[in-house]
Amino acid sequence: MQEPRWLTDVEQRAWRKFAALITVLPAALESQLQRDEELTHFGYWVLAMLSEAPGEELRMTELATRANASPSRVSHVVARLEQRGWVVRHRAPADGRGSVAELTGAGRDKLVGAAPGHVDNVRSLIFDGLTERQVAQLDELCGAILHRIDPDGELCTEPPG
Amino acid sequence: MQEPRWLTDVEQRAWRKFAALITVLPAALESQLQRDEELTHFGYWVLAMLSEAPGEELRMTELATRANASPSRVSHVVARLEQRGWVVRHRAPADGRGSVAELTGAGRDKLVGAAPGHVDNVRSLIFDGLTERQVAQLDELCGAILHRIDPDGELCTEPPG
DNA sequence: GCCTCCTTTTTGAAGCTTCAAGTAAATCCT
DNA sequence: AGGATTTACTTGAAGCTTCAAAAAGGAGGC
Repeated sequence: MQEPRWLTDVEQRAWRKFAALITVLPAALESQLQRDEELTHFGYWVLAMLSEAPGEELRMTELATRANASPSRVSHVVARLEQRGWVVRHRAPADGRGSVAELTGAGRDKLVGAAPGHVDNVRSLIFDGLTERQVAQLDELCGAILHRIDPDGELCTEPPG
Repeated sequence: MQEPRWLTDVEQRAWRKFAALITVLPAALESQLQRDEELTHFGYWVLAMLSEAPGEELRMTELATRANASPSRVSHVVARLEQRGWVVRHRAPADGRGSVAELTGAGRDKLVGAAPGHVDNVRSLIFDGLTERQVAQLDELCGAILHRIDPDGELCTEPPG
C-alpha cells in the first residue's frame, strides 16, 4: 500500500479558495440569468455558441464540444430551447444520422436581450476585482489547467474574429 | 438606454477559458468520486468539513457556510448521508430550533478511505500542471475574486492547524 | 403572559443533469 | 451485396439542486 501524497499547505489553501469559487460562481451566474431572463447559464451559452457559428447553426456534436458538455445534456437542452422557439433542429444534409441546431430570429433576440445583463454580471463578479495583470494571469492559469485536462485543446473555443 | 459595456478581448479570452474550467472541473471531480466511492463531491466536502470541526460536529447553518451552500441543500445532503450511516443529527443543546450534524465512525472511515483517491484526482487535474509560482497566483486570484463576491469573507474557510 | 417578528431548519415539487439503453444511419469487411 | 461494427443522437429514469412554503423555537415589546 502506497502512502498517499497530500497537498502542500500552499496548494491546500489555493484549493480551498478555488473550490469555493467553482461552487459559488456557477450559482451566481445561474441566479442572475434565471431571475432576469428565465434562462440557464448553460442554455445561454448554447445560444451564444450558435449565434457565433456560420449560418447560426451547428451539428449537435460540434455544439456539445463547444459547450463543453455531453451529447445527452445538449440534446435535452436544445429540446427545451426548441420548445420555447429559440432554436430549430433539422436533419443534417450530408449525414442522415446527424442533427443540426439552428438559432431562430426569436432566439437571436433572446440572446441579444440577455447579453448585456449577463456580461455586466460576469464583469462585476470576476473582472472588476482584478487588475489587468491578473486578468492575463487568469488566462494563463486556466490555459495551463485546461491543457492538462485536455491536451487536444478541444475544450474552450476562441472568440470569433 | 445605456450602451452596454462589453468585455475586452483579453477579458473575453480569459472568460472563455475560465468558463470552460468551471464547467469541466466539477464534472471531473464528480465522476471520480461517484465511480470510486459513490459519493458526490459536495457530499465529500460536507464530510470533510465535519471531520475538521471540533467534536466532528457542526450546526447546520455553520455547515452550510463552510460548504458554501444553501441551508436547503445541506439539509437534503445531510439527510442522505444520515441514511447511509455516515452522519447523525441531533437537536442543538442551546437552541431548540437548531440541528447539529455529527460525523459517525463509519462516516470518518468513509472519508479516510475516499480522501487519497480524491486528492490524487485534484492534484492531477489542477496542481500537476502548475508551477509553484502559478499555485501562488491561483491563490491570489481566487482570493481577489472571492473577496469581491463576498466582502465579509464568509466563503472559504482556512484549513485547520 | 402574549403577540409579533425573526431565525433555523425541513419539506415537497419542479427542473436540470447524468447514466444506461435504444434507435437509426453510415462505414467497414469479405 | 450483406452483415457486423461504429458513430450520431435521443430517450427515460434516477438523483441532486433549487425554490417557495411550512414548521417550530426564540426574542423583544407591551
